[in-house]
Amino acid sequence: MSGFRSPHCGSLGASDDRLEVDLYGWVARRRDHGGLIFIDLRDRWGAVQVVFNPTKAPEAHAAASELRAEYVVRVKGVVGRRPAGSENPRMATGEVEVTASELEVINKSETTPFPIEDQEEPDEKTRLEHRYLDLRRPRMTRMLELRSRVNKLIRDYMDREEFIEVETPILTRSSPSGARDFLVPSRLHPGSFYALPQAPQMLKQLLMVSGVQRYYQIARCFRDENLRADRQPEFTQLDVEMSFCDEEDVFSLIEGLFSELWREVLGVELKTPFERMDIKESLLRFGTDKPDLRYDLEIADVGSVLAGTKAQIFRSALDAGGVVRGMRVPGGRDLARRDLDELVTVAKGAGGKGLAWLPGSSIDKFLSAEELAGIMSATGAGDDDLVLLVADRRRKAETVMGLIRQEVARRRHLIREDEWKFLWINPTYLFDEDDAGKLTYAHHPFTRPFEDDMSFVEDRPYDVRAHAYDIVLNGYELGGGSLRIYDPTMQERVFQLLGMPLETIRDRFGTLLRAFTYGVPPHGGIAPGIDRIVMMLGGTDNIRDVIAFPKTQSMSDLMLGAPSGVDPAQLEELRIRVVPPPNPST
RNA sequence: GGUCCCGUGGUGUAGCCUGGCCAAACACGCGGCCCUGUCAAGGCCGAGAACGCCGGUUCGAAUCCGGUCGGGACCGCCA
Repeated sequence: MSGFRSPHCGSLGASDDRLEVDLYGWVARRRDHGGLIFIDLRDRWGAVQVVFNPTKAPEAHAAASELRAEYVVRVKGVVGRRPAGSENPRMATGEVEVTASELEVINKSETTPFPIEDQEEPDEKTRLEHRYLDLRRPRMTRMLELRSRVNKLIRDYMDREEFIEVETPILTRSSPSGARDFLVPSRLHPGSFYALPQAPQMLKQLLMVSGVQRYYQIARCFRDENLRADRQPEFTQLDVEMSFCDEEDVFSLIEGLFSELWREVLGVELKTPFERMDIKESLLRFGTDKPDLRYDLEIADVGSVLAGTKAQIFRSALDAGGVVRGMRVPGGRDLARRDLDELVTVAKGAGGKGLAWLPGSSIDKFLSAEELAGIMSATGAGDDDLVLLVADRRRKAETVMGLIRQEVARRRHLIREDEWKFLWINPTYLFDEDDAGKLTYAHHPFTRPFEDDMSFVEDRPYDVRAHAYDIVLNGYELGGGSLRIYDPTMQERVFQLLGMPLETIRDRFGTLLRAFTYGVPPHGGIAPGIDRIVMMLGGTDNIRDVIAFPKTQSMSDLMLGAPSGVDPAQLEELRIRVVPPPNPST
């Protein structure tokens, strides 16, 4: 077998005229004319037409009539320009064809469970069950290549910027970020467990104490949380941490990286620096912390206009401390009742109570002329425009409006599909409210607050800004990070504000805090998600398309059948006993 | 934990709302035969699904109802 060094089917062209070749690949298609037989021979690089001529090579021709789709074959022959008029401009190799002299069937193939082609996609279940065949489809092969290329571009770039790649353990310890851990039982320490890293957060900070100064890693991360179209339980981050840096250093590093990726992969020049926006502004105007700025719809607060309103839905929301938000739909007066009903369904699907609109829904008769005018002016609505309104608790109203904004843009084709709207969400805020209404950290407890803002932390803790940032592109959060606290006094202050017991602090963050007593440099970092970057570059809206062997929404691997039961002896050795679920299904 | 969509031959769809004309249609694929310039090759012939599963309503269910399993989108969750 010498196929490894033989020319690639997909890379042949006019310059290979009269080249004798020894080709290896899969039969993509067979066109049998009784006399001539054509096959398209495919390898990773593409496909080329092979001709079997009964008069020139009778044996090969006879063998070729037995060929079927996806047979693995070796073809010896000569590359030649196609006869005038029979070139195929739709094929990359369409100027040439290979006239076969010998054919060897290396392996036959059963009829595949779905066609190996890009035109029609079988459903997700079938694709995942036979992922090895799904990846054979040119589109998926391109995704694998793209991802590999992105990884290389990243490594080259980070190397040029004098970062070093350091690998951190996969068997590690539960970390301070908020997701559920995947646990791995320890055989040598029965009853103890390793956790798979949610991110190498603490380790990369420790590497700063080690004096690495510029660290990166293409790091696999694990989070046992529910899946989404852009979320898998295991995913890959470009984990970055650097010493003696400020935000601008992080921003320009990442802007440089994205510029390089977009230039090299897509030939697109990005405008830098990227736009920046305060998180609160983003939530108000766009209803999300990862706004898609490729369309201009904006949300407005109309609460003040309705402060004295008698309209029940608004009255009760405002009285309960909630908000009323409105959005103008340009030219939206032409929306059919059916469209509006569907928007209401979207709102309810997001957990909202509903959706009102002006003019038209029954609420306008409960609004005064001043209120109506006020809403129109607050949302900037004109005579042809419709205004959509949501009244709810602030966070819920934002979510609902954010989704409505997305849906309206999609339905009315307002999205400028060719744009790349990068955005830094910065600054953000140090604290957040937990379910019980108590102060909690918005990022993690090492996030550095704005020094000056600490003067009013007692009175208005939620207004304390943090040196934290997210990088957003076209409605996707590509990554986030922060500058970290390096001053022990500041760190103590934050822990104290969070009301964390000393015991908890020592248990969860002890290693880092001890390390910090030995001379810690100011440092900060960021972690862009590589899966999502590849999604963007690959033009797909699904993370499964950029992961070779992804899991389903219920976290199964349909190909391998994972997760699965294990041999009782294994459990025995690990000293684990499985307790049946409280409500056994029978 | 919740809401919504989907599940029909190997694949993709139609049929389902408005039950009987559906042991189910179309295209691709598959098998056979014919065909020397096609490239989604073409022509002719043929095989292949009781409609995810269980139960109910009904004289009658792919079609209606309930449950269940599986896939997907979203909210919560997760940066």
